[in-house]
Amino acid sequence: MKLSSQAQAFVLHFGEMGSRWGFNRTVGQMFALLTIHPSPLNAEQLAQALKISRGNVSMGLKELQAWRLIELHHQPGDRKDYFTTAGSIWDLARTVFEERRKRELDPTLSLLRQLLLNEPQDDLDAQAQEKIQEVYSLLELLEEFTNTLSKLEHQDLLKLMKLGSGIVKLLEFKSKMTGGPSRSS
Amino acid sequence: MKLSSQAQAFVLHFGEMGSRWGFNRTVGQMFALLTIHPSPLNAEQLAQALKISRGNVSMGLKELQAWRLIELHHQPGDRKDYFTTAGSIWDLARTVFEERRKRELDPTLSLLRQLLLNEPQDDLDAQAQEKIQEVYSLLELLEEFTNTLSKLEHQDLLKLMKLGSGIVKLLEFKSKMTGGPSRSS
DNA sequence: TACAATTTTCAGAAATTTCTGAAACTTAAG
DNA sequence: CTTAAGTTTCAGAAATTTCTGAAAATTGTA
Repeated sequence: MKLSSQAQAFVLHFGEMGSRWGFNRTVGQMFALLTIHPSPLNAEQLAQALKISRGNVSMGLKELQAWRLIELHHQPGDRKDYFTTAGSIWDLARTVFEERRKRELDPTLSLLRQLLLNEPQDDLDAQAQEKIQEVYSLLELLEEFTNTLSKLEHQDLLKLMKLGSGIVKLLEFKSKMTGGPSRSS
Repeated sequence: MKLSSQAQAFVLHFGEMGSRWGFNRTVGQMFALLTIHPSPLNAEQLAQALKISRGNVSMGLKELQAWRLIELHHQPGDRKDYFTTAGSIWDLARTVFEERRKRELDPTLSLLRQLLLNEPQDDLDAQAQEKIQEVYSLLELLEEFTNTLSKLEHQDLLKLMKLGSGIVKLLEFKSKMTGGPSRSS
């Protein structure tokens, strides 16, 4: 399990970024290593390659499974658990995206929904309520939009992402077709 | 500076979520409070309302300014600095989105670009290089797409987000118009 | 210039998160 | 059933992040 200097750099960087993406350094490194390594790896190999404890690897694998980013394999005649990343790079990106939505958006939507049930007691309260409503509307729309995106076929998603400023043209066309009012701006 | 229980809950929740959104608890709370409070607040008021030290407030304000999420105001005859959030809820969301792209995507793109300059030394290296290229292509596309989105007019963005599964129809139409091959799948 | 109000800085304290490694647990095979 | 290979757990240690508060720096006013 010696890593090329390329792989080394890749793994270390994903460790650094890990915390910005929602997991800790070693989980980031484990994920990167499983991504860049051509064959399944077992816990011992991960621990050795990343120079971390066996226990830490176990916890990291559990976390990556909770993220649905890795899957378990077995080699004939070997009792060890081997792991690979779950699907293509695109599949993985989609999964990270969905899991992050779940962790970063859903709890807030849920709380704001709760808050909006309360009747405002006074004027100040009513003003706050209004702001809460605004935030809620935006986040709800974002939730629906990201949900739509993550349900798109790979092909369609690709097309959409490649549109660039062509998006505006397409939207304008849509307005015309459905008879919506044109915007002057 | 007494907070209604609504505001209280809102602020505390944003504190909890803060770490998932890229800032720490008190920064999250400060941002929430400035969002929900109808008038500008000074450092003393923030410290008092959130029960945190004056020094912590100063650091938090610096951070929120680095995120371009707040702006400074002055009240006539008062030397204190007063702060409000910078723009509408939509403006703020857009800013958070852009800053996060900058922090979560750009450094990785930059590293991967670097790695792709190296010539693979052996076969294993070449395989790794291929994976790096795949990740790079995806992230680059994502960067361009999010960049497109964040440049859209509010109106257009709203339209796009409200399309839902209508997006597929629009993409199909686009294919037809530009003569691209139709997909069977 | 002197002064007082205000903000910023930053060393160390406190809180939180991550990691280790030994013990407990699980499981497949004889 | 027993054993050994392998995995998970978790209490405490280590590392990291956040926070405090006093001192230093800045700024507006007279």
